[in-house]
Amino acid sequence: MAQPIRLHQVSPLKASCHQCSLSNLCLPLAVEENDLDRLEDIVLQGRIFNRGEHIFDQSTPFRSCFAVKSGAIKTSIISENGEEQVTGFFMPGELVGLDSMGSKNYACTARALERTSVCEFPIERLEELTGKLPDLQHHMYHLMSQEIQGSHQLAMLLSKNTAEERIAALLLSLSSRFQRRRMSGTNFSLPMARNDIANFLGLAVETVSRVFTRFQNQGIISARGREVELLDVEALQTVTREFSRQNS
Amino acid sequence: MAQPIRLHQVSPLKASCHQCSLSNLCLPLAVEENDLDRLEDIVLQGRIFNRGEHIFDQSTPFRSCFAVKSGAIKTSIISENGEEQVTGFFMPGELVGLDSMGSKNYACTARALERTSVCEFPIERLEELTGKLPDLQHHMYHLMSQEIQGSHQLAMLLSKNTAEERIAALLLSLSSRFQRRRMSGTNFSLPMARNDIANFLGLAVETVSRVFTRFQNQGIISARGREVELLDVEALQTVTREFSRQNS
DNA sequence: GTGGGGTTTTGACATGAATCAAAAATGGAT
DNA sequence: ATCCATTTTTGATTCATGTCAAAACCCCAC
Repeated sequence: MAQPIRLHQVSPLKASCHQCSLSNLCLPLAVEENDLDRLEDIVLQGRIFNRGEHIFDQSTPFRSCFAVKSGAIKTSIISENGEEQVTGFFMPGELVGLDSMGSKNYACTARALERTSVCEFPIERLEELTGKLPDLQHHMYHLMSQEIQGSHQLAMLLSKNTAEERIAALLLSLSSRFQRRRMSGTNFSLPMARNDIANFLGLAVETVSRVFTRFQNQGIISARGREVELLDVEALQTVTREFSRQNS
Repeated sequence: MAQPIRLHQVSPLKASCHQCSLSNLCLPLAVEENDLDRLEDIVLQGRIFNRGEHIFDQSTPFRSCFAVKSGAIKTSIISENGEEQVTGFFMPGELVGLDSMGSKNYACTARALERTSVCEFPIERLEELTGKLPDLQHHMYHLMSQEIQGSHQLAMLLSKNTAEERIAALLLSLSSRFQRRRMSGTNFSLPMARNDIANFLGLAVETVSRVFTRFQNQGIISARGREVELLDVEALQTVTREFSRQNS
């Protein structure tokens, strides 16, 4: 096989947020056209991780935040007693590592759920930059508060909702996140295993599986392995609100 | 009765972080002596709320973060369906409102659990200041990430631990927070009702009550109403780790 | 002190989801 | 294509905690 000719000869590490299709989701979202160069100056682009590889590990020195370019990442924390809790799933355009900001070490471990490419933002340079760009700082605050809110929502889901409601909520969340990227919100493949879903939602794997089949029997979704189709989004939304009706 | 003479004639709104006994816990912690004035310039001090009064309400315009000076605050979110979830308890020296940073509206409602005084940090001025003081910015990132982590810990507690483990964890958390303020870590009065504990920990009130009596019968704690004494801290710590032993 | 609303406790019972067990399906590696 | 490990599904049983009901207690206003 002949040596391929590189059509675009670019420095492998030179970022190009300008051209990135995710610039309307990722950090560039908050940066003015003029200042985008400064963001590009600090970002390390193009690192790739295979399924299962660690982007970073809990309790190792916190160096960078990572934006997902393609693929998907899951984060989890391990308590002293060795129990693992999946704390989040991150899709393209989303920023991983915010829970470690201002800390010496990473607060969680991040693993690639599939072949995943990321952009790396070294934290020192990022903090420096947010000090200079008020809009970027504001956006960082926003992203972090969003993560707090998301986590509170999760707590609510875990403490007040049934297995069906939790899974419906997760499916809807994934759906809307696919849609943000102009992908189908009704036809997608789950980046994570049932096990991860179960852990994240505080359920047993068996329960997750059972709910999936139940939803399928009711014609709400169609699932074969990780391939999922939402046949009746309204019904899913109803499930998540079911709880309220009964108690109002 | 004679009109009292004011020994210290101070402007009621002029802050004095310099003299505040909580300056080693609160935001001043991150600010150099020289810059402390700048923090004092933006803080509004001395607002007082009675038990049950709202410091701010979910979905109203986000204006300020609040530091608890004395008393205690609980935050909660109300989902579309009307369910309430207590998302946190805040003790003196702790900062309330971080989950709304960068947002237009408050993400939660904050209520005083008892007579409570707070310092108010108007958000615009705070953001401006964190842009100028890298250490303060860093500290804000730190506080926010701590809140994310705390929320993840809560999620873990809710999804993996029994009622006893959750309550033991809460008691220990409160204990260490009292200790940080140089107060007894074994003898304190709970600022919140059983109901709030139950809601926060995703349990029924009855369950909370039962666990309290169980702990009492085992001689681990002694409780009369909100007055609590931790008789056997080690036992409590053991309870929180119990779970692991069985599964390791 | 007395009364009354809201907490807190206690008891009896029901149930959703965990657990245990095992079969079926999937997907890499060779 | 085949095999093996892992993941997913299905079934039977158990258990912790929720729910319902009611008594006991507490605090605060009058």
